[in-house]
Amino acid sequence: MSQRHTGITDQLTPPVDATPHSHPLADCPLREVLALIGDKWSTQVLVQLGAGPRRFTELERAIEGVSRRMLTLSLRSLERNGLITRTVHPDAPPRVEYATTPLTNGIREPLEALAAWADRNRPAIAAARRAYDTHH
Amino acid sequence: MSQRHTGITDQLTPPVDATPHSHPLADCPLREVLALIGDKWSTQVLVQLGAGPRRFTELERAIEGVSRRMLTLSLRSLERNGLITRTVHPDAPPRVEYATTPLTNGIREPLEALAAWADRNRPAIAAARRAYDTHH
DNA sequence: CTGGATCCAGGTGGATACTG
DNA sequence: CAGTATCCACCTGGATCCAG
Repeated sequence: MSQRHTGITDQLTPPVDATPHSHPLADCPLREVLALIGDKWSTQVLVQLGAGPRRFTELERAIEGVSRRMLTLSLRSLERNGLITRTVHPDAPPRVEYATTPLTNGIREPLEALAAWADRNRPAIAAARRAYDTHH
Repeated sequence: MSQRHTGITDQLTPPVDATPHSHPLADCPLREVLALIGDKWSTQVLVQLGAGPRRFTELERAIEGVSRRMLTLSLRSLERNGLITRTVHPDAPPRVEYATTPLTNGIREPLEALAAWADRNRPAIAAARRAYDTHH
């Protein structure tokens, strides 16, 4: 990934321009984060677990539209990356509880900011979409 | 990509637990935001345009691994949702420039926060992954 | 240069059935 | 309850060719 044709292998961040307010976004971390929680269900799981530990079936019921397979895959992925914990209780009817981790707590704030942005700009986005759809 | 015909209109009502406590994290906005920039290339485009306007071919060269088709689709999606502008200059060799919008500026900060989180916790995530892979 | 249109291989995820 | 296994329809995206 290079800028223009300098021929020089530079950083992954784009060239810094003259605009004073422009902070180059490091894109690699962004891709990593999207690899963690960018899929359809992971954020939903995090939202649910943000309100306290949940059992598998509770999550399945709470997250509308998720299949058992996809919920399992999402939970495994989140667990593997340290974003949630999975604890099996040795009960007669099997009981498994999922919960957040310190890692999760750190990511909550950025996600909230993102959600807040979406909330604030919902009208603007809808308007842009209407305008585009009208003209095309 | 966001031109799936289901779009965001297929959104399902959020869980809304019975308790009067409000969730700190509204999930619907999160799904909306992921529908906008959750795919593989949109964030890369935003990163590039964050450093200034870019032409189609410049983006294609700068974003490693993207195909013309996917770049086009991503650009169309971002444009439709008001996150970038597309201006055609009436030059002899066709010249199109993409640029950010006020909407983009608003989302930059949350995205940076997310990237910063990923950067800070890269070791923790890697460790969690190693631990998981070892045990399984 | 900036795309659109088409074809097709490969991946994704729902449905279903089965297990400890 | 909490998954796993399998099958398969569908979607995604790369490759290629074409056009303004």
